[in-house]
Amino acid sequence: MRGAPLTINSRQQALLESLRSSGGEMSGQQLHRHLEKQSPMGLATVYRNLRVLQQRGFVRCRHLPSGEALYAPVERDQHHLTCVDCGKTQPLEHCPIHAIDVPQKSFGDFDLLFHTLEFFGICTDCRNRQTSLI
Amino acid sequence: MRGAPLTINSRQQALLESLRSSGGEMSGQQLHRHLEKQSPMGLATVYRNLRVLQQRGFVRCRHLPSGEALYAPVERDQHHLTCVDCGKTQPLEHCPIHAIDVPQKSFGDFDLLFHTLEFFGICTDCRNRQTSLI
DNA sequence: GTTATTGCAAACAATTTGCACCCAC
DNA sequence: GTGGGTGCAAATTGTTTGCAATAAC
Repeated sequence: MRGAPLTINSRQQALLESLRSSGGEMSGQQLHRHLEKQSPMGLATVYRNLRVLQQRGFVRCRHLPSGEALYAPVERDQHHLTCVDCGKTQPLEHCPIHAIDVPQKSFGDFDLLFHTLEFFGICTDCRNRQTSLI
Repeated sequence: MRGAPLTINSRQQALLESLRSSGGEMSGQQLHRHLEKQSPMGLATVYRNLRVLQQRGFVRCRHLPSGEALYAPVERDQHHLTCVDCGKTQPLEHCPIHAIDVPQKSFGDFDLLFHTLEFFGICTDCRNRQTSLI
């Protein structure tokens, strides 16, 4: 039995490139559709390899309030502000976590791979809709 | 048609208290079980009211890599470090976001309710298991 | 009465798994 | 041929929805 290889295979490469070139985040299903032309693969394979990419620290994922997972390459260090009411999402200009440094000992013996930071609130539209209904 | 009330109802109160007293985070299902004695309610009701509590800013949720959502009262400003391999989770001692201040304009017209910050990595056990297998 | 809230069971959707197959070595 | 990686379809899981019944006001 061999251990986990240090390299990533061609399917994983394809997924990663797809994410990198798309300029945004995609769900597993979107990736599956997106790859139909260039490098078709089964949905199960998409998910299996996305997990590997996460475990290797190449890909990060965040969850929408809907529960859907969105994947992005880790080097896109972008975080979001999401409306808890309508689910609308807007990217933050920059990552505030990079400005600080978190004491290394916080992480004990973990090998840190990436982080996710999400802000939640009520967007203007939803706030207006709410107050106008009272 | 009335607008969203400013107060929370008794079911929501029960959920919130359950979360506050339990000292930790719970999934929807766990909350449902936990409330069986004191204030039994259907699973659907649990989820419906958890959403309301989130929208009012009383409750925050984060998602495990498994996709399961864990709920906690927002005043417990605690974040986590999770192993992308085995899913093991450990709380951080303090929230580094509180130490900085994120420029208010980042949030545009959103009313900010809460944030989630999660770190991901490989825990010692998983790292050892991996390398020992090579 | 009218409106909001609930429980139940059915529906849903994203993701995971079982398994036979295939390919590279 | 042995082992990893894959596709497909079935299974699983957490969560949501439809709707009739109930409670609140």
